[in-house]
Amino acid sequence: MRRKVTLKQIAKELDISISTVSKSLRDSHEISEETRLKVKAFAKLYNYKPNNIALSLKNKKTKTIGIIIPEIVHHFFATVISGIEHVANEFGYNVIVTLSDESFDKEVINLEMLASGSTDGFIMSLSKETQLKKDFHHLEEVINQGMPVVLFDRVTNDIFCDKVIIDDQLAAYNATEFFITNKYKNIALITTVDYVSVGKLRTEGYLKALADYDVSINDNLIIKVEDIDHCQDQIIDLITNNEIDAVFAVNELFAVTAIKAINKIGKKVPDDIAVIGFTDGIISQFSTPTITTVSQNGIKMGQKAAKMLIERLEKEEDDEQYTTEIIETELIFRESTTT
Amino acid sequence: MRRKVTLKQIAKELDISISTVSKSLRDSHEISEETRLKVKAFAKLYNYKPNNIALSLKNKKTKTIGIIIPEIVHHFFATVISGIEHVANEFGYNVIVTLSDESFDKEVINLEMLASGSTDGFIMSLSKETQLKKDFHHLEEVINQGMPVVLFDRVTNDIFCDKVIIDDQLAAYNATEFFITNKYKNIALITTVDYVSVGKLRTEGYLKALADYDVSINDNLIIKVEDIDHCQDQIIDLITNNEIDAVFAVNELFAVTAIKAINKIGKKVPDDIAVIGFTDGIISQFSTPTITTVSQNGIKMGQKAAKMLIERLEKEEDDEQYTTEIIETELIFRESTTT
DNA sequence: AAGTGCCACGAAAACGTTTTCGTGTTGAAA
DNA sequence: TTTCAACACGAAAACGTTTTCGTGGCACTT
Repeated sequence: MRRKVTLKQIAKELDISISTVSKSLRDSHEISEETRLKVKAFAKLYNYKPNNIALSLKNKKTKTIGIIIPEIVHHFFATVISGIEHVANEFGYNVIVTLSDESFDKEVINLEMLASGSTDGFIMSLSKETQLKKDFHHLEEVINQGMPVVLFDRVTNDIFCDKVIIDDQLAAYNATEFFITNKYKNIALITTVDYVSVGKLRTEGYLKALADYDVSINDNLIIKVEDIDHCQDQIIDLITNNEIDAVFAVNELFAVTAIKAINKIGKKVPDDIAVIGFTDGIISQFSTPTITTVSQNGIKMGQKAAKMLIERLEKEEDDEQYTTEIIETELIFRESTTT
Repeated sequence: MRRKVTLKQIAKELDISISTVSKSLRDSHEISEETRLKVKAFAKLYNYKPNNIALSLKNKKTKTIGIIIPEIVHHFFATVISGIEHVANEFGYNVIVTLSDESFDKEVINLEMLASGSTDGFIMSLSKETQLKKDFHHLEEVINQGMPVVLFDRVTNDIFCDKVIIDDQLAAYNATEFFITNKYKNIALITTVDYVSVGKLRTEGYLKALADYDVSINDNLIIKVEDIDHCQDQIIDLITNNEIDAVFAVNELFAVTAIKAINKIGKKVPDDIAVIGFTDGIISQFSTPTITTVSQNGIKMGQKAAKMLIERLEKEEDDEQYTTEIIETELIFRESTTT
C-alpha cells in the first residue's frame, strides 16, 4: 500500500526545504530550473496531489457547495441536483448533498453540520415542516455568518437571499386559462395543503384565472391533499361525485392518479375529461396517455442557482443586493388534452 | 455580520490559553469547574462550533463518503443515493456526489479530485465508457492508497473490493421462466449492448432459461439497444415483424416503450402480449397498464453499500477479505402480465 | 578591495484543532 | 522549614499547505 505523499516527504527525500518543493511545483521564478525539474519529476513519479483539506484550511475556502433538499427520490429534485452539479463541476466546485426528509429538525442539523466549515455556501429548498413552522432562524444564522444561500422552488419571503423560482401562480393561471378558453367550464383542482408555498401559489393562479374569466368557483371541485401516499380515494371521490370536464393537478403524481381514477370510473382522457399536470417528469412523459403539463425546468433551475451562488462566492465584496430569478415555464401539450 | 468564532478568539477574550478553552469544551478534568463553566457559557453565547476542516486535517478523517455515479436523473440511482445518505447520516458522515455522465474521463477526474483528501472512501457505479474500455487504473490507484471502495450495480471482476449487486442473471432467468411456464413461447428480449455489465448478465439469464426449458432461441426476437433515446423504432420493428406473445425488457424505459409500441400496432397488453420489465421505479408503478417488473431495491443497495464502507472505515486494521453482497430481487406482478 | 545587487533557497507564520508534556502555585505532610 | 503531590493551566507540536520575508553566496561594478 502506497500512502499519499506530502510536500514534507518530498522535501526530505530530496534534501531540500518544504518551501522549495512547494514553489517548484507552482513554477515559482524563485527556484532554479534544475531543482524545479527535479522536484516536478519526483512529484510526478510519486503522483503527488495537494491535499484538499490543507488547502481549504489555509484558503478558508472549501470549494464545495452544500445542497439541502427535502428528498432526492423525486425526479424534479434529481434534475435540480444534476443542474447544480454540472455548473459546480465546471467551476471547480464539489457538491455535498443532504436530505431533510421534509423534517425541520433534520434540515437544521444538516445545515449546522455543513456550516461548520464544510461548505462555502448553500443551495436549498425548504422542507414542508419548515414551511409550516415558519421558523427560519437557522437560515438567518448562516447568512449572518457570511455564508451565501440560494433558495429554490420552495422559498420564503421572510429570508433575504438569492432565490430561483418559477412563477407558480402565473403558470397555474395559464394552465387554467387554457381550459377556460377551450370551453372547459367545470375544472377541478387537485392541490396540496396551503403551507406548501408552491402549492398555495398554484392554487391562487387557478382561482385568479377563474375569477378573471367570470367562471364561478366551486369549492367541491377543489381538494387539498395532505398525504400524498393516500390521495387516491379523495380523487376518486371528487371525480365520481361531480360533473367535471377538466382537471388541473399541481404535480405529476396527482395528475396520473387522476387519470387512473378517471379510467376506473369508465371515462376517457382526454375526451371526457382533460387533464393538465405540473412538472415535466418521467411520469408525464411515459404515462398513458402522456400528460399535458407545466414544465418547470429543474436542470435550468439548478444551473441558475449554482451560478448565482458561485458568483457571489467569487467576488469578495458582498453587496446586499439579492435577486430573485424566475425560470420560464411552458405548457407542454401531450395526449391528456385536446385543442 | 457575525463571523464564525474560533478557539483563539475565545481564548483571547477570556484571557486564557487556547488549550484551556479546548479542554474546557471537551470536559477535561484538568480544568477547574469555574473556568470550564465560564468557557462553556461564552462558547454557547457565541455559538461556537468546531471547524470541520481543521478537525479533518488533524484527524486525517473527513467523515465524508464520495459517491460517483453515471447520472442522477435516473430513479434507480436516486434511490441508491437516498439509501447511502440515510445510513451515512446516521453514522455522522456526509456524502459528496459527483456524476460521471457515463464518461470515463469524468469518472477519473472526479475520483482523483475527491481522493485528494476530500473523502475517506468511495461508493461507485461504473460508467458505460469505463466498462467498455475495461480500464480501472484509477480505481486501483485509490485502493492502493488505502481508500476503501464499494462498487454497486455496475461492477467489474477486475477490481478487488467490496461490492453490492443483485443477481442479474438469476432475476432475468426467473422472469423468463415465468413466461415459459405460463405457456408463453415467443418471448422477445429488449436489452442493452453487451459491454454494460448488467445488461449482459440479464441477457444471459434470458438465454439460460430458454435453453433449460428447451425453447428455441430466435435471434430475431432479441434487440440490443445502443442509444436509449432512439430505441422506439427498433422496438416497433421487432414487434411488428415478429409473432410474439411476451416481451422481457432489461429496464423500465424499454418496457414502457414496448408497451406503447404494442398499443400503437393495435394489440393489447397483457392480453395479446405480456410485458415484464426491470427496476421497480416510477414508470412501472404509474404506467398504464402498470408494469410487472423485477424489483431491485435501490434503497437497500445504498444502505448496504454505505454500511460496508463505513464498517471498513471504522476498523483500523485493514483485512483484505472483500465480500460481494447480493441484494434479493423479486418479481412484482402488476397489470402487464396475467397468470 | 569594497560595495552592490541578484540568485536560490530556507525559516517561519498562518489556517483551527487536539493532545502531550511541562511548570508554577498551593496545600499538606514530615 | 523542607518536601512532595495535586491542581490548574500554558506552550508547543502536529496535520499539509502557501507565502512572506530573510539571508548567504556569488558575480559584477567601480
